[in-house]
Amino acid sequence: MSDEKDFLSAYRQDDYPRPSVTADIVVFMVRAEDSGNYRRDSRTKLSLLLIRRGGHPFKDCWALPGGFLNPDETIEQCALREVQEETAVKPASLLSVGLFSEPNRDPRGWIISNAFVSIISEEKVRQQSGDDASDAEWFDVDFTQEDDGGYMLTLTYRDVTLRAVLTEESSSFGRTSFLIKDSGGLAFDHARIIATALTVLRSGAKEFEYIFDFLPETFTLTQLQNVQETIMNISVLPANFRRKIAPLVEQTDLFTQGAGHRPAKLYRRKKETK
Amino acid sequence: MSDEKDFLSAYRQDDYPRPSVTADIVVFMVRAEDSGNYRRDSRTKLSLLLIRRGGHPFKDCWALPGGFLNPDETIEQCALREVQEETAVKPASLLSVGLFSEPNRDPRGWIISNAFVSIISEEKVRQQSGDDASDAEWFDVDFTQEDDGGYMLTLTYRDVTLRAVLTEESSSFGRTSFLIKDSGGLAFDHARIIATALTVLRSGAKEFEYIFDFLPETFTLTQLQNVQETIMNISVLPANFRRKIAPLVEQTDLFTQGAGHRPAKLYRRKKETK
DNA sequence: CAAATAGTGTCTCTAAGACAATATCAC
DNA sequence: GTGATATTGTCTTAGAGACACTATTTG
Repeated sequence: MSDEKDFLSAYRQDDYPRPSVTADIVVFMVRAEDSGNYRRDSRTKLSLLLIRRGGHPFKDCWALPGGFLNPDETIEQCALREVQEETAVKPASLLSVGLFSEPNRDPRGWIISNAFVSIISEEKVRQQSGDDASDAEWFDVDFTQEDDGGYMLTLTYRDVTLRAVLTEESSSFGRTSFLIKDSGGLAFDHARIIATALTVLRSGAKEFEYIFDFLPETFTLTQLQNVQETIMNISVLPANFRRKIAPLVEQTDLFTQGAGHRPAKLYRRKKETK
Repeated sequence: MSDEKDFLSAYRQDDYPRPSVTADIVVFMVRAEDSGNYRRDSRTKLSLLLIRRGGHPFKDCWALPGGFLNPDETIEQCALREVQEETAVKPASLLSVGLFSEPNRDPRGWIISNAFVSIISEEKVRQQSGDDASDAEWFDVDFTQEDDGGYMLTLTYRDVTLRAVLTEESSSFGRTSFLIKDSGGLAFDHARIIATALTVLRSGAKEFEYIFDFLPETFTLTQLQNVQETIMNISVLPANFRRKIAPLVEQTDLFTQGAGHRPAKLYRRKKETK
């Protein structure tokens, strides 16, 4: 059909207005925090990566890592590229949260953003730390529902505390969407993106999706349980957790050592059997 | 900060290449098909809306309804607008499937599309039918996994049959993504979008999400069960279905009439109790 | 031994699936 | 009554949650 060729060569994209498109990524990590005590296990905290903006707009505010989509890549490749530029680590998983397209979400103009959740293990981050003197920092995450039904998102890094207030806008199948009442100093609509990303992460962690991605190749069941409890802000009995997770993991011959108490068997994730 | 104002007024979006952005919508409906027999209930089929393309590219192929995002609307508003333009019906629900951004998915150039699932009740469609002589038609859907692990998507409207072949690319938390092996005559990457949309719909229907949206305000439990069975391509025992759905519905005083058998009580969806 | 975590056994209760039985209409 | 669908009852089994108990290391 040269008919079609004619059409395509005559086609001009400029006839329609076009937005800039970005990917913003909520990079999660579960960190172990030394709890002082001489042989007690360390507590774990959920944290996410924020970057201090050096330029306008929202200069000096904290924002999610992200960047513009290039014509030769998919939005997933773009997100992956941006994470790696920022952390030098390839994330274990990347899942879409949704497209944020409020017309006025960015003061620079018409810029829409597809948000992603990305998961990195602390192990990999440690291997890389030190080689960038950038303004990227890991903030501890606390996200809880208030008595009045609103939500409070608190992000903490050393003496910096960002506290955003949100309300639930709609909820559908593991994804809740939020409205910002107070951005707490976060740039753009990033408080909203983070809140939505957290609901996605939590609803996945419930059925053990993603929780393996926070840990190294081999891990103890207690570590795995800690990850789930940390993400979901719950606590379950070890016996029950072990029973539920059993079909998804397999033993190795290795044990932990020198922890001041009984060694734990190391497990690895079992390949899906279908 | 006039500093920031200066920056913003100097900012030029044209410095970065920008894609056109569209919303494509997979509009689902569950249709009752008269099965001839004098007092046997009609069978139900899942169907979706396709539009015959009048212009290039993919002239005369069938495609999903959709259109370009305007600067003054969100992508959800855009999707809603496009559905209404095509069907004159306001869909009961609209949920995002994801952003499809393969660089060469559209021969016209760099055009990325956020896909949505939208659900319409047959009742509302019937109220509207006739007033558009457009090229929009409802195709019956059959989507099954083959023995070789591949997937077959068959869309049927009268004597038109579109048969696409796909393979599973990745799967994560209720969303499976596909690769097209044979588009079956569907335009663009729409076979892929439809397949992904079906996995989203099915994973939601499992826990009774969305199934109410296919029916009128009041309905019988058998109708509701038919919707779920039709979508998921399964069958469950009525007693068990009723027990599971009971907390989500409430009775009305009404009954069906003149069906040639025992009347069924009409129910309505119960408001969420939290 | 004490402190701490690792790991197992089992009781109870609830929910899911299977199946049987009864109810009520149009004709 | 017959044929069809509507609706309820209950048996069995699988899984979730709670709890008590045993095991193994370091200091």
